[in-house]
Amino acid sequence: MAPKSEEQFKAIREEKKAIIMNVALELFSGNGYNSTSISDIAKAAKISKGLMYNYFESKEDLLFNIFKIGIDQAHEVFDLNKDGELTTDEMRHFITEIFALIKKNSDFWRLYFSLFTQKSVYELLRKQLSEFAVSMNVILIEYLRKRGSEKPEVETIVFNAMLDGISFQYITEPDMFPLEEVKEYLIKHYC
Amino acid sequence: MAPKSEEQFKAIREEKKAIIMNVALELFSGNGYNSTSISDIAKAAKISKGLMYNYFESKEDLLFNIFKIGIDQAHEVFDLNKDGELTTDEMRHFITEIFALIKKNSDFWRLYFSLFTQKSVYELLRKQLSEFAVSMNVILIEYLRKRGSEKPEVETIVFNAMLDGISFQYITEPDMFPLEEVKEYLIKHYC
Amino acid sequence: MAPKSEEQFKAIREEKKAIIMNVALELFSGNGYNSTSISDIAKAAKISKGLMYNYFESKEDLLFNIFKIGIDQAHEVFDLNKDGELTTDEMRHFITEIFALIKKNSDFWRLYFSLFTQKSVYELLRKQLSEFAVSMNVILIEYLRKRGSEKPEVETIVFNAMLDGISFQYITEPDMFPLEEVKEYLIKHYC
Amino acid sequence: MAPKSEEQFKAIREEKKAIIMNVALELFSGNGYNSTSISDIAKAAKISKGLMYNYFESKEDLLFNIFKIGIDQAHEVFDLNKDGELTTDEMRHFITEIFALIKKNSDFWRLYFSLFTQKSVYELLRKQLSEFAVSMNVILIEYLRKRGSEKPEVETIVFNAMLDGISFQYITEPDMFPLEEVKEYLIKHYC
DNA sequence: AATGAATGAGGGTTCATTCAT
DNA sequence: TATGAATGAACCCTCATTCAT
Repeated sequence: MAPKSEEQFKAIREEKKAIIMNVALELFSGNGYNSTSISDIAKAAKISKGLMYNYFESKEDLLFNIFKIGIDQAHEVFDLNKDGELTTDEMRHFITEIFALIKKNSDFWRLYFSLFTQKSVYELLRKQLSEFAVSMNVILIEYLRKRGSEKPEVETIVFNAMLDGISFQYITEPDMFPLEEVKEYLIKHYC
Repeated sequence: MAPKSEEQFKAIREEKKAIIMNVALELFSGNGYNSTSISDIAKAAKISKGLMYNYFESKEDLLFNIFKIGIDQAHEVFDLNKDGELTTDEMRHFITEIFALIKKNSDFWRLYFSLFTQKSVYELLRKQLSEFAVSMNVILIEYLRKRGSEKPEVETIVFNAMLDGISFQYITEPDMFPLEEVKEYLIKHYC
Repeated sequence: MAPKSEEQFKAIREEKKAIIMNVALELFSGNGYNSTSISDIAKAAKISKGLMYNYFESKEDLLFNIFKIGIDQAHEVFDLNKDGELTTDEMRHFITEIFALIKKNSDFWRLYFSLFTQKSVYELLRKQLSEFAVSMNVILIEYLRKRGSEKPEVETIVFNAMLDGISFQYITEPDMFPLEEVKEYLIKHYC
Repeated sequence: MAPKSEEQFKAIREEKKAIIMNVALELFSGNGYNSTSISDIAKAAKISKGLMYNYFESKEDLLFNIFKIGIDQAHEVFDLNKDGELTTDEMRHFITEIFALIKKNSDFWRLYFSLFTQKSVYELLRKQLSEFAVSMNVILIEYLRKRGSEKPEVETIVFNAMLDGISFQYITEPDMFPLEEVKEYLIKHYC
């Protein structure tokens, strides 16, 4: 048996971190961040409490890593419009992706809503979120202006708020909220 | 020496309760319910920890009392449409009042968003909220149908989500969010 | 209306103290001394917490006063044999009175058993109890010797233990314990 | 470095649990269950308060574990009469063992007496105790009948009460109570 | 004589984190 | 890498007692 290479070790490590983070996200989201103990997470991830601290500096660090991934996945969706312009087709695609993201990552967004009041979280997130929110807005404003909007800046803000609100409502009652129909409505309205 | 009269005691109670609730709302809203300790509240309200429990049965009871007031104030706004129909003027007034409420009670709504994912809170609120949410929706659907909406049910949902999202965004960054302009946009769009 | 005389005041005072002590005994006995709060007692006695401290220096003082009465009532039973001798008839009467006392004051004896480990209580009681326990024993020993007991000292101890044990068992299950039959048995055996 | 083996951990656990239980029994017994704080126990056991909860779910759980051991040891004594009959020799042995148990586990029995009036404890114990108390009584009744008792049922009750009372008196003043002589008296009387 | 608001010390309990192995 | 025993600070809450009225 050849000793594992450094890269192999790193890969294993990343894999284990991912497992812990997935488990933790589920627990944080379902039971609340404060109500979920490191013990709970360790038990669910089938490792010891001590080992947790081999992978993450602290509970907060674990949370931030989870946030980072959630934000990154959101980034990916938004990043498709790299040319700085949005065609109608791209807009349709964009909306579709957003809704897919909401659905897929509902655990993450539930956690996000429950913690955004916490100052430490807020500061971390704002920096990461506003970065592309700004660039995204520029593109959206241009898109809406092209479509004849009189107040594209305001409409962009309303559009963003709408997405937030839809996420929020879907998260609170996933079974009741008609995500598909709302998506169709948005596509019809904005594309 | 005669003891304090019953009214005096009642006055003291009501006053102190109000102080505690205001202080608690501010702290809960800013730092999160779970991250705010009874000690924090007592310190900010300049009372002893123990006295809290003279006025509220528990931390949760304090929270529910705060919620009750916030919900009651929201009720008042929605109660104006008692005849079951919405004229354009009433809709304008309604939107105006909603925005005033968001602005005035932003602490409360920040707390509301951060706790809505929590099941125990959710159940308490849903009961109180859904009551008029349902009747409100009926009215809105009819209003939008009259204005020529093809899918008034979906549009109502979107409208509600929008209000949620606007509240949410205003709450997270009150100084950046152009509440007035968004209000004007909505009025123009829906009235 | 003539002002109340000093004696009247004192009588009223004693009456109120008695009410409080009866209420407290019931609560202490049923729920435990530590689990019964001054508030509970005040509520049950329909007075304010503060007034309690007008009648008793402290919770412990209240307890001790209750004990004093219980002990005094026991004293009365034992005190009937003032001449230092016990006839068979007196012994029968004595046993009858003891059983009546157990039955009537079962609340008190329940409290007694639950607190005798507490050092502060123990010290208070031993002093009061041992006083007449000793003199009582002298009389009992003599009585048993006259009846032909070989080891009257030991038998007296056993007799006392028996009374303790009977109290204890009656207290733990008043409805199951055949107090009358046991009494008859003792009378037949010792008279 | 390898982690501690499972057996090592288990050994540590058992040892610590025993220490805590011994210390707690002593304090509970001497000062009362309610008047003994977890802090007191931790201090006496030279561990941190928090560690208590690594070994016992709660203060009540600790108490129940202590009780279980005490009850189990009592069981062992009574278990010798498995054939359902009692010879004179067995009775002598039984009494001897009972007295040995009282002496050896006096702390436990002191605790037992002080808590037996408490409902929650009572229910737990009755279930465990009544089981063999009943079968023991059947045997005792038969034994006393054979020896010519006119009312063996009542006498059995008196016998049990006597044992309770003897325990109680020995427990309250171990140094004063002539346990050996009382034992001899019982043996002479019942064997 | 009478009230209940107010205090503060202490109660049981939880848990993120550390550490010896 | 891996364990879980151990810590200690903080948590929510209770309550005997005091005090202004």
